[in-house]
Amino acid sequence: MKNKYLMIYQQLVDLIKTGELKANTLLPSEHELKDQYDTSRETIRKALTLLSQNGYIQKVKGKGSIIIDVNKFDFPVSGLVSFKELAEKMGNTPKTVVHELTLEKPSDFIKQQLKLNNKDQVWKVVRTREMAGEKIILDKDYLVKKYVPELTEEICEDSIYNYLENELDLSISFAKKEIIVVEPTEEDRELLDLDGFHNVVVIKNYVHLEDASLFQYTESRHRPDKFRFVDFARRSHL
Amino acid sequence: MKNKYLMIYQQLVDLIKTGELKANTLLPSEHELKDQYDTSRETIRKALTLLSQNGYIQKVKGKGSIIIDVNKFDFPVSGLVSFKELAEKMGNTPKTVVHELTLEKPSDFIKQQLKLNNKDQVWKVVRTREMAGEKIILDKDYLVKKYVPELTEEICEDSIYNYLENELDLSISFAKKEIIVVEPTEEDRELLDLDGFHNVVVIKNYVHLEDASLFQYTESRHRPDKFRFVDFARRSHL
DNA sequence: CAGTGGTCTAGACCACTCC
DNA sequence: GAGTGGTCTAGACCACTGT
Repeated sequence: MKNKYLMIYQQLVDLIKTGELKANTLLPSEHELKDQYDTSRETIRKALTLLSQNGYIQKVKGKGSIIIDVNKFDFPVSGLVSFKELAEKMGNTPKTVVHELTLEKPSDFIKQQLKLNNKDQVWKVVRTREMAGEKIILDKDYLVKKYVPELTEEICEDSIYNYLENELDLSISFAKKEIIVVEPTEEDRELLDLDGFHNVVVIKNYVHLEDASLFQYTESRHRPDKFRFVDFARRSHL
Repeated sequence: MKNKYLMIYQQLVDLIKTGELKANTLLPSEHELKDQYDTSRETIRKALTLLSQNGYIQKVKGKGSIIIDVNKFDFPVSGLVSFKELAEKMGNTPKTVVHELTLEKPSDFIKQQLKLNNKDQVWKVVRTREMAGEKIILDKDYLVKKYVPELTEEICEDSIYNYLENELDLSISFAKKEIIVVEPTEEDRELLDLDGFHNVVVIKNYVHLEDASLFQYTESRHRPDKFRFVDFARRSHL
């Protein structure tokens, strides 16, 4: 981490999280911060913009930057969070079972979702996620082979996301998420502990790389009582 | 709209939407744009950052800004969208029925949600939203009276959001959204056309003002088959 | 009024991609 | 090597908040 504004951002996050900068007080002004960190005001402003976008402060014109009570945020804010990170953050021991791991010709549906040629092959991964002894989540991942040449059961039991970012150095850039509620399929009933529930929550994820190409489609199917999604929206100033 | 970067942003959005700037091609470079718009590069970059954050382009270092196929985005992207805007965008004629509009002492639950004193009063508004003849959404709004002194049935039938922003000049700054799935309550069964569905999707909304104070809590309860939520997440550079 | 954040400028150097 | 976006600087003026 060599970027000055990212370092300043991270230092301020730490100060807020530890409570050295108290909630509901004001951050030092941008002019003060620029002197403290010996940098330009625009660089400070980049750090503060990040803090604001991630829910740590609220900037008020003519007044200052109010520090927000960050301990209210009991759940990941937004962005791309993997099951493993998520479960660990909540203090649970996650268990992942791989039910299927195959390289195949994509179905028409997947071909359309991933905008593939006729000769593209895809990895299909089907996993269930267990928390507190119950199979809560059914994850179906489709990854384009030309981007991910190799995939093993070990990787899938750990975190595909980790493998892509750290091993393959594929940098995920943006994802479109869609949430809907549907009737359970036969597969859902078979692989999940549905426990009498009549619906499953489906999160469809379209994951893009840095060059804007689409390379992964994921369906995460949750038992409705164990599903929770939190999102922040803010009027953005730059 | 006097901000230069917002004007440039808006002009580029229009060019992309009308197809004058074609999807999967590159935007002119930042240096070219700075000359075209007779401005500085940082100002161009602010406009492009907005385009990127709103899903219109994908910036690639060393290459350029790729224009994304925007017609794929058939739903509002994120942020604070009112029911009225939403319904109109989808070409439906929305119908709103106000079931309750009272000024009352808040229940303990609401008092806690809105962090109120004992003497604060709140408006409670209960409305159903109808599309294509079916009552699909049950909206329960709680607004703190000290911010919203007056509220009428006409306002509630139109758009509370409009009234707050345009008439009262209350500027909404950020909102935290939480989505969960629950069993229908008696009230849900009574006021919605549940049509045999066993769950409702609850969107809880905590709305803050510019000065970071919390002034509105909303529960929007949807029939599961008519619920759809779309979200973009992106690695943000500034 | 002084102090704050919001916008804008005209440079500079770097890391990256493509040829 | 030429061109791209990413970062950074040291100023400037404005609109807004508080007193």
